[in-house]
Amino acid sequence: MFELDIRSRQPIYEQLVEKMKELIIHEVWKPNEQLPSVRLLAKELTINPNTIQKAYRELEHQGYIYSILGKGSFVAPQSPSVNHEKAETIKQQIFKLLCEALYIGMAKEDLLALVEKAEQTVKGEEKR
Amino acid sequence: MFELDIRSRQPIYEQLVEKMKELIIHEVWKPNEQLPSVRLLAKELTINPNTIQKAYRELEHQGYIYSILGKGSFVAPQSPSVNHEKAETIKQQIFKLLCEALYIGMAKEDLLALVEKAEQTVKGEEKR
DNA sequence: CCAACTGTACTAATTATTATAATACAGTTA
DNA sequence: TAACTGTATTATAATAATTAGTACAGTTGG
Repeated sequence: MFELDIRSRQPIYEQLVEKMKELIIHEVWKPNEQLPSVRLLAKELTINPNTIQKAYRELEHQGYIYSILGKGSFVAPQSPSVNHEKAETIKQQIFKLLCEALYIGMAKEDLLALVEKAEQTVKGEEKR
Repeated sequence: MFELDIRSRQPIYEQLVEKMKELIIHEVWKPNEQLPSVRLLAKELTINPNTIQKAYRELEHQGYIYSILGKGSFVAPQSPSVNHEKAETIKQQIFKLLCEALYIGMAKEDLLALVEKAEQTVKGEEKR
């Protein structure tokens, strides 16, 4: 289900958070869909349950999933509320990367095209 | 000269690499300008010289600076050659962040504007 | 020529973080 | 009630970041 690089310098739980965010953002995992349990996923990936839980805790903190004691963890039905602070952080990260891309010679048109491509693959906010 | 967050989970040398890349990309540090020496900068920032050198080594590896034994370290006169692999990596990083930005509700227009803004603040490739 | 600067390299010790392991407790459900 | 869920805690091992100290090599101005 996931391709994890154990020997990567990036922590396993961070890799998990990133991959799961992608699945949710691109609606491979639908709203309110149940996620694999901590223990089951740990067994499948042959890593420690604590590592999975750490990823789930982070995803819940960021508003991508919600957990109910005894029932399970589920995809949050709505996108995380537009935290202004969070939005500003992402904006800065994107800007930094855009500058770097332009500096090493990427074409502005290619970057504009990236925005278009992203918009087509991301679930929009139907209601808001 | 730099604001470093010692207690950040992000390693000091990575923070240094990022900040210096910004200075170079936005031409605050001009081509062939000499960088502060490893030992001097270490004293100013009250961190270990080895940490500075690690950052310089990484910057040289990425093509942003060059070092000459006995003379010093200098800003590379040309942007790093457009490594295709490197460009692809950055593209993926940008795409991932763009998707996340759209998902949490940022407007497509704001993201397009970011590209324009970046283009205006980055030194273009005059000769190539 | 030489003192004082530059980059570079190496080893050792310390600290922080990551990941594992082993439990334990609480809530849900068939 | 058994078997599943999330959650929490403690201890341990492994890895990475950082500091510290030392050393060597090349450059340069006096």
